[in-house]
Amino acid sequence: MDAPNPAVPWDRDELTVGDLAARSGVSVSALHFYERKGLIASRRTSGNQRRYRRETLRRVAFIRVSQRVGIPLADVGAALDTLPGDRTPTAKDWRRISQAWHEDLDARIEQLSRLRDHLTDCIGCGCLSLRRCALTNPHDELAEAGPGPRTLLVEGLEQDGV
Amino acid sequence: MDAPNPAVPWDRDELTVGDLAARSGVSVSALHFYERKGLIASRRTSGNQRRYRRETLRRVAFIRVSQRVGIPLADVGAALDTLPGDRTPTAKDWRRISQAWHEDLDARIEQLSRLRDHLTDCIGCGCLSLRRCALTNPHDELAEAGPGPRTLLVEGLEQDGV
DNA sequence: GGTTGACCTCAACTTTGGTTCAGGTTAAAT
DNA sequence: ATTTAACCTGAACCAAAGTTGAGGTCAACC
Repeated sequence: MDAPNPAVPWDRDELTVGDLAARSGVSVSALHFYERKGLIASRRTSGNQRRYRRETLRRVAFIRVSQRVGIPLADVGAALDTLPGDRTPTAKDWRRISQAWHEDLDARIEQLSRLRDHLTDCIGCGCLSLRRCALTNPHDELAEAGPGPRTLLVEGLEQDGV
Repeated sequence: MDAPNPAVPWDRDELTVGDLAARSGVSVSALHFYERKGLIASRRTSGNQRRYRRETLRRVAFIRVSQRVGIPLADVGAALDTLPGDRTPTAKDWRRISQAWHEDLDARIEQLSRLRDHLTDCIGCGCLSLRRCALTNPHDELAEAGPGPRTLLVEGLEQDGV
């Protein structure tokens, strides 16, 4: 690991799946899984073993960060697909795609805050989301697109004295 | 539906599963599912059909609200289990159990905000969570409980020039 | 009294993000 | 040369929150 031995059988710039697992903190099975999903890629040795470019370390870091932020892997994959294929991504590339997560986080925080405020109102009145508040609405905001069954719910409860 | 016919075969204070579905905006299959999970309960007619008390409408509303707030059904069930079994829950009861969700929401908003701030730092430096930031740490905060593989990740990247 | 729509159960399938296991191969170290 | 550690594939399994379908019953209306 520390000896700069020129006789090592495979490119020193490459990582085995075990190396990548140890250094990324991600299990080997998860790395296989990411590869099946097209999030990372590997070269195969003559013996069919995976070899990863060091760059992959950063990709995996990005995947982990994205997951912490709550982004589904499919979206992470879509973002990774926008990275240049013809060169190693730069810090600027990573900055660009991270920016999208930042906006996503902002939006989710905002949404949760609105939800909390609604809930506060509903706790205040004790009604728990009937007629006076929007919480039973499954859509993001008060349904702009027609009443539907939601309105039935909202209208039905209190008039029934439930 | 509007005729106050005294000859109706079942208690007018009860709802069929279809009624409950229409008025709650929840599908029949989901109501069956909630019942299997013990979140709601029904009486059976002689023909083995479900009949719900009107109170169930509020229970379902609570379930929906909880889901909007991001609470897993198992937790919703645990909360519902704390409602009195010997009487119809009051507004005060509902207020009490909703309060817990409020605190949960606060905590999650706080956590997301911290995450966002970390991400902002990482976007700022372009490093995407290496050594300088906590984002690759899968635990809530910087790992207080030993370094582990995470540290390997964090330490490994930049020194390798990735 | 028959047709139709609503209801019943049970089993299988869906998605997401993996883990675990079985059975077999490769590679590194002694 | 052999042993051991790491690797390979594929299939099965986990949780959550349901949906879908098959096959059969119930009830309300005309």
